Amino acid sequence: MDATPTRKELSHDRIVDAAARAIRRHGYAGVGVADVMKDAGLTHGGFYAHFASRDALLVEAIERAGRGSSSRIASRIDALQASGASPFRALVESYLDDGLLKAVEAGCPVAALCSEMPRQAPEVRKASSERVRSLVRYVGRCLSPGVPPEQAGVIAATLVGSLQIARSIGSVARGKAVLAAARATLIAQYDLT
Amino acid sequence: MDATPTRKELSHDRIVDAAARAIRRHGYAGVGVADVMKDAGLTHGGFYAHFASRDALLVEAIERAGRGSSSRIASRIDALQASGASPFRALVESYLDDGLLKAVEAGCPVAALCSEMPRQAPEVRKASSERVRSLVRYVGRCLSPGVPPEQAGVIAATLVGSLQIARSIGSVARGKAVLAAARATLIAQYDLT
DNA sequence: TGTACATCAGTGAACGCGCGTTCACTGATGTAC
DNA sequence: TGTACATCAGTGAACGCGCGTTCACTGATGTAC
Repeated sequence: MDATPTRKELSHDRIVDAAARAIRRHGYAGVGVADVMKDAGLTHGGFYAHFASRDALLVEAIERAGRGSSSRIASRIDALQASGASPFRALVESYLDDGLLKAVEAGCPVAALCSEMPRQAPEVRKASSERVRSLVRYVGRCLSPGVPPEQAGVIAATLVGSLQIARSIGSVARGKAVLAAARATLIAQYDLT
Repeated sequence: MDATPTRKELSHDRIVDAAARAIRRHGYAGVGVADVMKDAGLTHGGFYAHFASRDALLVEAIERAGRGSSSRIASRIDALQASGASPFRALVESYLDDGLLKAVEAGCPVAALCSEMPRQAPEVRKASSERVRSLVRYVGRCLSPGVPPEQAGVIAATLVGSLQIARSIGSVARGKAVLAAARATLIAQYDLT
């Protein structure tokens, strides 16, 4: 919000960015204070001038990752809508993009972290569950007219589960097949345009 | 297979059982050698007479958890079928049972672990991806006649994602609502009986 | 049936490493006058 | 404009704890004769 961020604010931002990537690629436990600081071009000793604890960093990282993924999808939706696709179809195609099979750190943090969420410290769990609700709301706003809003949860679950299973099924070929089937099914069932 | 298991085999079994519970409740990283041995009524020093490494235990734990969850669902399917439900409906109702919101250690290991799988050591990842494929095959065998077999992956993803989101959404009430909506949607879409 | 001995299963102390956290210190930036 | 000083942001060494792993040892079980 400040016109000119201070040097400290710039550092803080780089740290959170590095953590938002690490938390998706390596999980909650894979966010190491020293590694993240190094990624941000700093040494680990300065960490506690920026955050009260490692958990406090995780909270900011989840929020940052969520916003990053949302805006990535939003801009993709804008682009696809320009070429005539419905918002719902655009959501499905960008959420389940083949590229996200590997680029976990660019994808949705809910897909990257959901099975670990219930095991986190209270403040981290709280920030995580807020991300889950935010995803469901987002899906709800993309539904085609005529689709009942209560379906947003199941559709979000299908998106999250498909991406996770595609990443875990053991080969890229099988993963792409899972994603393709999920995209086709979701669009056939819910894209009423 | 042996008629009379040795004392060591009995211990081994208790250790794997404890680990199969711990891995679902606390995640891969939450399986501690000392804790698991204590749960099995032993001390940690004896661990390496049973397993080459902690990862070797994880491999056995995942397999045990998968078989445990499958047979739990299978017996539930038998029971529900006796009262006239289709296999698919029985699968959905037992996989997304409200009780599994809390009883993570009794549920499907894929739902409990999927987002962490790609981050594990090779042997653990391999055992995990085998569990994912096993789940998809299992779902495939439960499909109602007329449902295309390629849908098994998306349906498995919806089951996994729904359970995960229900557990992570921040309150039991919201979780139950997610499960109820998922059950209703899946049955409406795929239970063609 | 009894004795001597080997093997087996488990014990508990100790080691080593990674990692979150703390802290005394340094160099740069900004402010007072 | 220049000098003195305070504050700020970051450095790097060190601490402490948890945890996987190792190992010398013990008590129980099984076998030979």
